[in-house]
Amino acid sequence: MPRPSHHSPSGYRAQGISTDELRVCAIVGRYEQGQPIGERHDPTAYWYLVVSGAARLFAVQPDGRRQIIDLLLPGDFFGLAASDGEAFGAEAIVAETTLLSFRWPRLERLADSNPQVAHRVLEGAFDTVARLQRQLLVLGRVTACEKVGSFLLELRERLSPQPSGDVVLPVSRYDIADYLAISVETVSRSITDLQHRGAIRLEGARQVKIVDRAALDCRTNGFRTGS
Amino acid sequence: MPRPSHHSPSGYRAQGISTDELRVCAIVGRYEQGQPIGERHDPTAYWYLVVSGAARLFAVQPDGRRQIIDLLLPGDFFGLAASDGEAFGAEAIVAETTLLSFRWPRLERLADSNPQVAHRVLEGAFDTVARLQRQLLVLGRVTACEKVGSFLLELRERLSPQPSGDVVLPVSRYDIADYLAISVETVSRSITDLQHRGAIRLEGARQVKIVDRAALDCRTNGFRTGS
DNA sequence: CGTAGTCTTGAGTATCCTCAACGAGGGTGG
DNA sequence: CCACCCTCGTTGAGGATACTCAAGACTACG
Repeated sequence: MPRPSHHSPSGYRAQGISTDELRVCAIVGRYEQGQPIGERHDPTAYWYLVVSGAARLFAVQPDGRRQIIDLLLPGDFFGLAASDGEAFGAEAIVAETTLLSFRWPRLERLADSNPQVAHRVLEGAFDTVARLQRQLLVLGRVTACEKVGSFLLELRERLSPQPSGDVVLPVSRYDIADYLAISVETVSRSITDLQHRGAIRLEGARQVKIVDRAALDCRTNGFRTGS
Repeated sequence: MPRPSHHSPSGYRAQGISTDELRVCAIVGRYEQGQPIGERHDPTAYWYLVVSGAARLFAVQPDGRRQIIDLLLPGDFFGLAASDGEAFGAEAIVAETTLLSFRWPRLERLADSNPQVAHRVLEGAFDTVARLQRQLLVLGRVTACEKVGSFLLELRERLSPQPSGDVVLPVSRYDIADYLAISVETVSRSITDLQHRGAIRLEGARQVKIVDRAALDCRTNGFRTGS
């Protein structure tokens, strides 16, 4: 009855939590930048855990627009859900991305006999829910600046256990755009705006220093450039 | 505020899905329209299953804006995650909403000893993930009309096993607005637009007849009123 | 019948998208 | 070694969509 189909779990906060039990049925995979993840015939057959690097889970709309559903970072679990008629896919974002793969039937059997494993799997699913809920909150923000600001804060928290001021973006502007459902140009402009306001400082296109955390959470101030 | 009336579980089932095993530790609760769900002191202590009616899971931003994270319909599991510093809450939307409540420690123990229960819980979590992912896709749509159209289609599929043309909205325009991250006025205008296009027909403010399914998926046509 | 909440419509403004162009960096091949 | 190509990132101008403010119907309910 509990079918593994129609879902796409993943996880969070694997750091420090033992995955020893899981390793019994894990397969290590390494991926190049842009390399697709998953079997084409049966996307739901596997479950994945990001070990290092980053990956994107995306859907391609009939009109050709790509939308990023989930950004997978080390510690995150995920699977490929064949939701509806949507075409789901996953790709590595950075070079040398390492993933653990679990064949779902085996993992399920292991979970049935080992509560430790079952807890870990369920925790992974719950973490995915929390991640998606936070992303929904980000997409619900009013202005593009708020979205980008929230994205940077979220990324900082997920990338480093004890958040520092520096964030290295593992993704391109295009990925950010598809993740936040805004255009690339708007992403670029928002970053420029945030910089002019003194909220962040660019130390390279992919390296951001967070100067004023409150200004990033620009729910408080509803202003724009001010040039 | 009236408290939900609790009594011991009687013969409730969720949408044809067997919850027999779960009933052992279930508490039935009935809620009035607008009545809050969950303990205020420890929001994460319980897990809920919607039996009948509808509920909304929402977050209130510092600026006072309310955002609906998840729309809970019969068959949906949910919990109140205290994500970050966000204030999460849940409320019944329609009168006579019935929920099953599970005390989490008990449910966890039950799942450890009973794989059936464990599978059911995991399935509930996966369904939540799938639901949130679909919602992310909806929020990623470009125009407000597309969002409203997708919302109507989604609602139809979730409300009736075999989708008919008629959808009875359990939510107000304000709820739709907070769910789709657009303003109430835009929701109203979009519905009017869809009606003028012949995609839907209003048979009352809360009753919609879906006439042209393809037109609702208006990713294809990017036009507006044309008045 | 009045009040409150819901739903709709209008007018004006602001944000964001599209189209376009330009600069920077990294491979590749002559 | 340099030219070339490609992707990425940024900025500008113009137009379209959605928001805000405002007001008017409709419904439910006491």
